[in-house]
This record gives sequence, structure tokens and C-alpha cells, in this order.
Amino acid sequence: MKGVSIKDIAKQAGVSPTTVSFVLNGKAKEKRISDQVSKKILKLATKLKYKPNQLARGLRTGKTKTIGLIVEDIANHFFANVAKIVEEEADKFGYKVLYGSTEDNLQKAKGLLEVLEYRQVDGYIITPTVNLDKDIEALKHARKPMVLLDRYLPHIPTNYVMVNNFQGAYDAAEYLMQLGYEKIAVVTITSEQIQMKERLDGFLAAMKAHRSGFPRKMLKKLAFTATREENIEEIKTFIKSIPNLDAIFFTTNYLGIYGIEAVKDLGLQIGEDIAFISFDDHDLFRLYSPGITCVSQPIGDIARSVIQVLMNELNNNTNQINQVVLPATLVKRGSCSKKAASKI
Amino acid sequence: MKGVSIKDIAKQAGVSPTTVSFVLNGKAKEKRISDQVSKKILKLATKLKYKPNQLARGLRTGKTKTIGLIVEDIANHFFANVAKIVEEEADKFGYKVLYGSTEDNLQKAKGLLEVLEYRQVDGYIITPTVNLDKDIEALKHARKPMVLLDRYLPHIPTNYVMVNNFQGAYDAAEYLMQLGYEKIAVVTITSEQIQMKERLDGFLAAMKAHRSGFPRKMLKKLAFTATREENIEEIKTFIKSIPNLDAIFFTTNYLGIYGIEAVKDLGLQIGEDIAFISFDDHDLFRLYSPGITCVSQPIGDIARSVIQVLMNELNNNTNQINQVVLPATLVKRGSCSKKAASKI
DNA sequence: CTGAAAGCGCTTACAG
DNA sequence: CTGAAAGCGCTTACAG
Repeated sequence: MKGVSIKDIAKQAGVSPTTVSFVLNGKAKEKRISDQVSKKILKLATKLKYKPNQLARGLRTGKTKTIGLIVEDIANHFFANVAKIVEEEADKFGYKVLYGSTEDNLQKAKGLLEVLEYRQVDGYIITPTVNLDKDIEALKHARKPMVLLDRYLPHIPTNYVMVNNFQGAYDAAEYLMQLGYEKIAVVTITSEQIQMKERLDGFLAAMKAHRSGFPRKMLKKLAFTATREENIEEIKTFIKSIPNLDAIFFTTNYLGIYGIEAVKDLGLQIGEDIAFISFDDHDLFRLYSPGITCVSQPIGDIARSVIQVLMNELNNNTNQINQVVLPATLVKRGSCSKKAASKI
Repeated sequence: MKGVSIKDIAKQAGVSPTTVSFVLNGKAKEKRISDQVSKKILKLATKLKYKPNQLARGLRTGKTKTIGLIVEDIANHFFANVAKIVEEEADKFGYKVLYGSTEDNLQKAKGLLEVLEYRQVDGYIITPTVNLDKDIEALKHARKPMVLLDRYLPHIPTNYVMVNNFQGAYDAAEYLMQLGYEKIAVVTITSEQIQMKERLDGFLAAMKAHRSGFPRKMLKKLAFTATREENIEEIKTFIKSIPNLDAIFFTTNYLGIYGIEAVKDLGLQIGEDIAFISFDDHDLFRLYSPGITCVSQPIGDIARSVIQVLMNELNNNTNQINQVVLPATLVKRGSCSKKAASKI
């Protein structure tokens, strides 16, 4: 049950715990421990399978070698994949990760932050909810290593890693126009989340760049809190309300999934009766018939950047702020099949 | 930066740290601390926002209030959802969770186990890989609270929570026969994973119960390590090799997804040309046209049971073994559309 | 009814 | 080149 401690090694080697600690922490040279002693200790440590007690070390150094990962929903395709790579990358640096989902709920986010602080994680990866500003500010003020993921807080300069939401949505809208679609609608959520706002802005900017304007009635906002069924009904009603609608853009994958269901319920054929693009990729989009064109996020790059920025912060504690914006890619599939007709 | 400690409270209250500790740990009555002192301490604690240092407490008590969750792949729909509920449930008991993915690789699993031991997690939730027996045995021998998830090791009696794989697959096969399908094939993986074996056994048992036998050539095993493209090619070749094939069963969701791609590539129509069932549900199965009939696992129940069993172990350390087998549900969708014809 | 003291396993400033 | 000692923040057996 009991593990071997530094003391055990010291006793067997006939030296003090101090010396053992120095050697085991690679400070043998620096502390000018003789090679002979050094080797003896190292040999003993492997022989006894010595594992430093992280708790004791942490108590002493204040470091837990643990990072906290707060996402919106760990079960969501995007975040689950990020979580996987984050764990793998963190492991390479000797860190483990504690996670939690906010469900985009401010209180849950605050609770998570509190627990992680309490647990003394060394660094934070956070997908902030709306109105989390004060808490992020506090973390920043306490000089805690931290990097925001997927979105940022406009009023607080911090490290962050995210995709270029504006560009991704702009490209999607422009693509639809290039193909010759005329009546293009957009579905987003009511929430003030910055990344959603930027996606909508990108979409609208493209529309305005190539068209005389964008009528408000072509825009639908859904409540994050509504049920699946409610959302699908809302989308159906929205689609029916627009005569001659020929293309529709959804600003995130779960909305896109609702959209597919709504379109299916209405008996419309994606790609034939209506063109369809969603932000974020998903197995479903790839495999649906026809495939759903989407704005894909580089998940691996995002996760690796997040860890890189965090490790940099953890090790150097510079004051430099790293803001990484990665390009989104338009993945073209059968859901927008009209042959390029009118030029935009 | 520095948090308030028990000493700070003691000083301000004019009592000893011992007394503070007793009160804060709810032992005021037991240790017969006066109500007056007790109240003063409690008030001070909330006023100073005292947060016990888990590291120090852990060093002293040997408990970290952390559990380790080892899954096959945290990015997989099933495990991502389990991870989410596990985290929520654990949180209710004051536990946080550290996770990692094995990729069904023995070395990774061993590595994960080692790190978690090193981190002194209080309990383990493990999706074992093949050949992990010795390590699980060691954990068991060390009397570490532990519960296996999704699969078990036949030679080692331990706690586990899983779905009834045999019954789920049996039901699927029987359903196909009831609908009147004649030539039914099955696709599984080469790995020795017990849950896969049981699914195949369930399928075969149903076939044997209602038919004269099951020809070996109707069974295809794919390598877990093969690439997406390779697997899809293999499935296509397999399907083409069986004349008059009219139904196919996949033993897990990612195989089912490959299967959909393969069938699509071959220009066959699911539900029309070939009936299709997969173990495990997935967004894709629900939304595909036609919907894919599947054997659904009760993910919420599984995750809650896992935590319940683990907490029971953690708190009571009984010797009693809990083995929970939950029923799988056949979710009928359009992918098996033949009208019930021949009776089986 | 309450407190002094030891100890969990480390690290590190200080001393020689 | 090496060690004694203090201290991180708790808990708990012991004493009064």
C-alpha cells in the first residue's frame, strides 16, 4: 500500500533526503553531487520503483501538474475531439486534465472555475460563456496561465485559440451566391456568444458585398434553451414563411442537424429543392445523402495550439499575449448542387 | 495569491488550528466544541472564503477526491456521452475526473494506469483493453476501488457496468428474421474484446435458434487498426461476395458508419436493396434516410450506475462485487423495411 | 471542552 | 561536495 519515499532511498543509499531530492530532480550537476553518489541513487530509485508523491511535491511547490479544461459540452463532436487531443498533448508535458461542461450556463461555468481553483490546477483552458468576464478578469489578475478556446471576450485581452469565424461564414455565403442561389436564409442562435456573432457578421458582410442588402426576415434566431422538437418546429415554420427560398446556412453543427430534420419533415430534398450549408463538420454531414457542405474547423490544430500557448505561459510566464486565429475550410459536398450560374 | 489557511482562521478566532479543523470537518459535536466557538469559526470561514487545501489534506489523508476514467476513445459518441454524465455525477459527490483514451492499445492503457496511480486517484473507471488482466488484477489486489465499463475480463471477478450485448445482438438478428430477411451477414472486428465476442455470440445464437446454421462466409471480421478507407473497401468486397445478400448487421457504431459508406459506394439503397442494423446509436443513424435501426445502449443509466457502484466502493469498501448488466433496446427505423413475411 | 505536537512526503534556503 | 532543518496546510492521536 505505502509507496517508497525519498527517505527510503536516502536510508538505503546512506545519504540524506536532500541529496536524493537533488539527484532525482536533475540538479546533481548544479548542486555538485559526486557522480558516484548520483548513480547509486538513480539505480536505487529505479530498483525500488520510486514514484514521487505529487501531492507532497505540489504542497511544497504549489504546482499540481494538472490543467483544467472547461468546454461547452464534452459530448459535442467538436469539443470531444478537442478534449481528446488536448489530453494527448498535455500528457507529453507531464500534465493531466480535469474537465467539465458548462452547457453554456453561467452558473455552471462559475462553479467549474471555483472547483478548479480549489483544486489548484496550474492552468486553464476555457470556453467562456457569455457574462463570464468578471471571473476571467479575476483569473487574469491572479496571473493564472489561461487560454480561451473557441471564443473570446471582446473586452478582455487574453490568450485565445479559435477559428476565423467571420471568414468561414463569409466564404460559405459567397459560395452560395457564386453557385447562383438567389434567396439565401440564415439560422443562428439568440445567444450573444461572440463566435456566433462573428459567423453571422461574416455571412451578412458577404451578402452586403454582393447584394443590395439582406432582409431581416431571412434571418432566424433560435433559443439555445429550446428543446429539439421546438427548434425543429421553428425552423420548419421559418422555411415555409419564405417563398422561393433556395439556400440556407446554419451557424453551428447542432443547428444544422436540426435543419436537416426540419427539411426532411417538410418533404424537401436537400441539394435539389434547397441548398444547405452548416458551420462545423460532423459525421452526419459527411455521410448524409447528399453530403452536407460545411465550414470545417481544424480541430487538431486548434487543440495543439491551445496546449502550445498554455505550456508557453506555464513555463515562461511571459506577459506576451498569444491570440491564434486559424483558417476555416469550406468543404464542398452535394448539398449545394446548382451549377454555377449567375456571377455575383 | 496565497489562500487563507486554517491557521489564519485560528488566529482570528483565538483558538487552535485543531479546533478549527474539527469544526470545519463537521466534528464539532463529536469533539464537543462549544456552540459559541463553533459558530464563530464557521462565520469566519465563510467571511474569509476559506477553501481547504486539497493537496495538504490529500497528503495527510491519502485521498485526492479524484477518479480516473479510462475509455477507449473519448471522441467516440458513446464514450463522450458517458464521460459527460460521469463528470456530472462525480461532481455531486465532490469528485473530479481525470481521463484518457487507450485507443484499445495495451501499452497506452498501461501508461494511463500508471499515471493515474502516480496521481493517487481514489478510484478507477476502466474500459479494459485485451490483455490488461494483470494490471487489473494488481489494482484489485491493492484493493483500489474500481469499476469496469463497457466490457469485463472473464477471468477476473470485478465490479462492472455494461449493456447486455448478447441479448441486444440476439434481438437484432431475430428481428431481421421475423421481418423475413433470408441472407443475413454480420460484420465485426478481429479484436478479442469480450463485448464484441458477446455481440457476435448473440447474433449467432439467434441464427442457430431459427435457422439450420450459419455459414462462415457470411461473417466478416475487420482489423481495428485498419484505416477508414481500407475498412470500407473490405466491406464492399464482402458485400459483393455474397449473392442475394438482403440484410447486414454491424456490431458497433463505427463499423456501422463504415458500412453506410460502403453500401452507398456500391450504389445500393439501404432499406430497399439491403436491410441494415448496427449496434450502438448515433446521430447519423437517427437522421440518415432512411433511419438506421440500431441496438441502443442506455448511456445515462450506464454512467450513473458506474458512479453509484464506485461511490459505494469508495465509501464502504465492502468486499461485495457489483456487476450491473443493463438491457439494450432495439430502436426500429426505416433501414429494415420489409414487411413481416415468413415467420421464423 | 480545547490545544500542543507530530507527521504526511516533498523542496530549498542556509550552513559548513 | 553534502546535510540538518524548516515549512507547505492539513488531520488526528494524545493529553489535560
